[in-house]
Amino acid sequence: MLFPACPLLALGLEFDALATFDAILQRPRPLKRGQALMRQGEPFESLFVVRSGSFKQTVAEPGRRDQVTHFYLPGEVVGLDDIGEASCFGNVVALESAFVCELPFPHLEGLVEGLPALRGELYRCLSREMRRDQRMLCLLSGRTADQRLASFLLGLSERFRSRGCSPYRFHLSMSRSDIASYLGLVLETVSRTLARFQQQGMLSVSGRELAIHDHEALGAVALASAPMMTA
Amino acid sequence: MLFPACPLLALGLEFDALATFDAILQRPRPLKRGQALMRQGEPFESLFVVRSGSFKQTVAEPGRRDQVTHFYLPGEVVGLDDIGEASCFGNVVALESAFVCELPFPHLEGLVEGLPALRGELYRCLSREMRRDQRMLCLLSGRTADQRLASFLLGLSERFRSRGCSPYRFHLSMSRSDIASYLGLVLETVSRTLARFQQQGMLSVSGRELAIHDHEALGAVALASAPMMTA
DNA sequence: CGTACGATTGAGGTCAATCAATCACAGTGG
DNA sequence: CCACTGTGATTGATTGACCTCAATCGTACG
Repeated sequence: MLFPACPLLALGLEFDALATFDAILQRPRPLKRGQALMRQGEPFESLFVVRSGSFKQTVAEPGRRDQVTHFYLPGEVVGLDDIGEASCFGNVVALESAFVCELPFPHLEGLVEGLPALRGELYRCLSREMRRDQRMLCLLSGRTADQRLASFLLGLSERFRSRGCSPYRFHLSMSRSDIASYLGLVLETVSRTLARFQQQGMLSVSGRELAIHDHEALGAVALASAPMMTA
Repeated sequence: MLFPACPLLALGLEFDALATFDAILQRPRPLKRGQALMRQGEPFESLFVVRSGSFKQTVAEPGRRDQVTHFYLPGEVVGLDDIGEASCFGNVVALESAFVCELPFPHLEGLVEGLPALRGELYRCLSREMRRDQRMLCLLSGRTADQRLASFLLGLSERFRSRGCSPYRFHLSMSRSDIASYLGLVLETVSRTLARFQQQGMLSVSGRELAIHDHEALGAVALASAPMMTA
């Protein structure tokens, strides 16, 4: 099995279905840091499964600096938000050297036709994506910088854990500025908040290396019965 | 044709396909103001097409006041974010007397099997939903109250226009508090901002009746090359 | 070794949340 | 018909979180 971590393969595919599925996956393609995988407005043709490395999705809006809308880690699927559309919603750029597998969408759609299990899996991917966005929406709405950053780090931690990496020590492949854009803050605030978290002993950061010391406390900050807009 | 405004029917269905489609749509069901159409955590079984009236989706989070994540107008589909999941993501509550048609998902899935046009339409609905969320994400991220409210009103205006209602005069079926929650503000700010917009001659509000006078100016506010986090 | 870029740290200003009072309106009951 | 009550909306004053501007620092890379 080529892609043990790929959500599209999580459950239920028969052995021969798997073989058919593998057949339409193109062989891994390498990208260098800064290279674009998709460009905003270009025609949508394929999904991509991240094999290694990581990516950010950004959308450009008239009169504003680019906004980071997603980070993609290995095993995650890029392009789900373009299904059913003619063109790509945003730019997807490699944050470091990376490999991706291309998954031409028309092929996938054809395959889905005869494989209810795969269709279910595709739906599940789509809905997971939607719920992720909705959670993000809640996170950006009236949360303090502390809560946003704590949630972000715990989210990353969880994603690393679920793919077998340490949830306590990991590398931030994105810049402070990327994180800030993603969280709707400015980079100075990210920097300051990280410093404070470190000072409080919840974690330590050195450049882009992060170690979470007090997962518990971080969770408490994230959920904090907000100082802001208290119910 | 029963539902001219339903996005699932926008394009390309053959006549007999339409007939099959109608067959699985349950007859319209009435709801009174405040009644729940879906409840957070309950098993997901059906999509609903809003025939008349309007709804809000809210999600409850531990230690926080409910957060409004969506408003649904006639012709829109409720429950898309639950496809592929076992249970409902949020509560959906009627903002006024309303009618909905139930669309049992297993039936729809079966129907989609043999109808590529319908499947395409379903994908389009899903991706439209995702992009809406992403736009919302951008809106909540580092925009001023003015920009959020202006965008919100223009968005509503556009939705009314696209279903044949006046884009310049319409009724806000949601409370200031709902709007505030949706935009990540407090109700006082919504109230003040509306008052200021009115004072500047861009619109007039009286209770929940809204009239947009200067669509242009409102657009300028929404896109304003932000005073905040200027590029 | 010097340049560049990302990150940190500091000082000051501003927008929106908070707290609080008042108002408008609808429904209820005397 | 008119208090009474409750909910939603408005308006004001204050405060605090976060943005802005600016300087410095560190690390990577040519």
